[in-house]
Amino acid sequence: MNDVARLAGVSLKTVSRVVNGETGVHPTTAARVLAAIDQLGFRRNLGARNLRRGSSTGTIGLLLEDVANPFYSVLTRAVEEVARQFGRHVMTGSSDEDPDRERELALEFCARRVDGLLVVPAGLRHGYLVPEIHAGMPVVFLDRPAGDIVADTVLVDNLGGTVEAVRHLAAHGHRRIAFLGDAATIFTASERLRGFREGCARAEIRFDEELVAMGVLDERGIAASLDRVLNLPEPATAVVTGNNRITVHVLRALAHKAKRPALVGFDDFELADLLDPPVSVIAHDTGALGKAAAELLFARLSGDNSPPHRVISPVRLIPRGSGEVQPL
Amino acid sequence: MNDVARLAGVSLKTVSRVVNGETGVHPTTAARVLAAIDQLGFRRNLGARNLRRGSSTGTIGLLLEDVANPFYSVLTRAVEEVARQFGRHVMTGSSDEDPDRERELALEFCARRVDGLLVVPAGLRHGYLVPEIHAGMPVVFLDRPAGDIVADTVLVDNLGGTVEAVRHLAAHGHRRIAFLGDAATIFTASERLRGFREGCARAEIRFDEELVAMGVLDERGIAASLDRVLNLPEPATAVVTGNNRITVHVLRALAHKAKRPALVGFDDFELADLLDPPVSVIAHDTGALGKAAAELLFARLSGDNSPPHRVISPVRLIPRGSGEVQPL
DNA sequence: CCCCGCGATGACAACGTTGTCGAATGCCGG
DNA sequence: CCGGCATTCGACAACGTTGTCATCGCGGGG
Repeated sequence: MNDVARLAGVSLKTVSRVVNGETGVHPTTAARVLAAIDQLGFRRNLGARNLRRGSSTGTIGLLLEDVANPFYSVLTRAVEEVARQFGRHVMTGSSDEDPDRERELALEFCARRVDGLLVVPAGLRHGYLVPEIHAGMPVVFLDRPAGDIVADTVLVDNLGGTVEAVRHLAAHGHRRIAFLGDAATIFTASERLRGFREGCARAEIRFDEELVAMGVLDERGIAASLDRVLNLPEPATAVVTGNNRITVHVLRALAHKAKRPALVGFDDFELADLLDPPVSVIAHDTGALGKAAAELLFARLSGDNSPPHRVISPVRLIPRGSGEVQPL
Repeated sequence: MNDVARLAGVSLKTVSRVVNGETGVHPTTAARVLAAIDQLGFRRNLGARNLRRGSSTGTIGLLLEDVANPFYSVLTRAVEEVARQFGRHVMTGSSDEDPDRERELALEFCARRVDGLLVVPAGLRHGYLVPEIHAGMPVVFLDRPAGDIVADTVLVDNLGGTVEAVRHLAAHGHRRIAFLGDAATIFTASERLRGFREGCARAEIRFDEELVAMGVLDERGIAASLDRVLNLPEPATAVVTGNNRITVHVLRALAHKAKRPALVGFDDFELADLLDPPVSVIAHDTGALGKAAAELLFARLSGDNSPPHRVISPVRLIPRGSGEVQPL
């Protein structure tokens, strides 16, 4: 900016005025300044500007497990869209379910003075965020609640979803239903398991530990778990899967089997309707989830300081066929 | 930092020293400072730090069409991973194929002084980036080349891919092959069409405009185009689709048809192997694409100023069955 | 003719940090 | 007791920008 001023033969402040489109600059002067800007390829440094003005940095941080997962990428897009409406940009960070990495990223974003933080928690302890929140950093938790602090949270109806899945399968005559879920340390996984038990109780099905496998995520492990529950003395005739990745692995494991159990998966996924049989799922609107969280964040940024909200986003069963298979 | 200094009874500079872990601070003093930092919840402002030190902002910008698209989200993750290795964070922006928005985002990122820019171009004109590049901003184009400037570019072998798709179909006896692609203004789409023509030429198949539909993207439109080519006087017996979204729409349109054409899709997608028949695709390693681009960017950041590179990432046909259907 | 007001511009400080340099203190050997 | 050196610390400027206030010139009304 100094160079521009020198080249245009004006003071620093005048350049600043031109750059900011302020009034009170003579057109001739302004033209000279613009020419100099163009010639030097000057672009104002937003960092310095924000520092001086004490204004917001115009960014928000989004912490999640893995952008490559369709669930999170749809979330990301929704957040980006809301941020755009509010004139903000999004910095993303993938924590890979590592609490240390989550913490590191969150504090890094705070040090960069993001205007707010959206967090899909990886860990269970979020005390480290207390000073930040206290210092005025709005934080909204997404998909999972914070471990040990009270804060805004937007969740999916995990419990209701699996209750419904079990109800659906029981209505088609199943009494031996297996549940394959993510690690029980993950909130969504344990909630879904809880819903599974609750669903069994309501359908007056005896809950059997043998039919549950948690935390097995790789393709081979899931195939093995599946084989196990399908070959028990009283074998499973139906399966509930705890998330989109597990569902896909189960489908692949089932692909070449003659006798297939009924199946309901948590999370909808593309092409579920084109498989044979089409896969019934517990669906939720991922985009709406991200939108709700981002809007809550921006409400906080606009001064809303009501007590922390907890929003539960509804889910719905989409029966496509795989849940309606009758037990033998 | 001032407050911390006052509370600890030391100077600003001493706090700075403690925060930066510099040597030469008495342990007692350091402890007092740390206590004050803790009590006040102080966190240093990275923006101010970077301004003063003139160092990099530790961020890179990634401009793409839509993070929610699996292709781009895998790309994003790969870029994030490389950035992490180099101690950088990623700001993403979705341009939605809007050149103005792309430009706006790119210049915004430059003003934020990102260390480099990865761009999946939406438009054809990138002259606006010339001053930035000239001023030392490394820019790598991804998936599509820049319209009117020479710069580092990482592409997929679009041409070779569709040539191969046609060869594969021709080898199974097809002479009437349709091509459904994205708008011809998009580089990847026009290259793939070029490959399609080239493939036809090599297989000594007469190229027929009637069998091509470009720029039709919505489900109904694609279903209509498909119906058209399947009901010509000399109907298509095979279809090549130009990207993952089009492939999915075609699959849905074909779902309830008795007589199905052979199909090869550009871009691999999850569950392609589980459909009936399994879908043959031209696959490329999206993660590797993002990784290559990011690594090229960081090479530039480390001072590599060799002439602009153009990297073409290979593709390969994955025959799964849908391409081996014989014409009637 | 004087003074006021207005339009146009510039000087300066400040945002929150860190680099440079010099000052104060204490300890050592001579 | 003194000079010198190491250790510890602080004053000050600077990064690139903008807000505040002052200054300058000029035209018009009294």
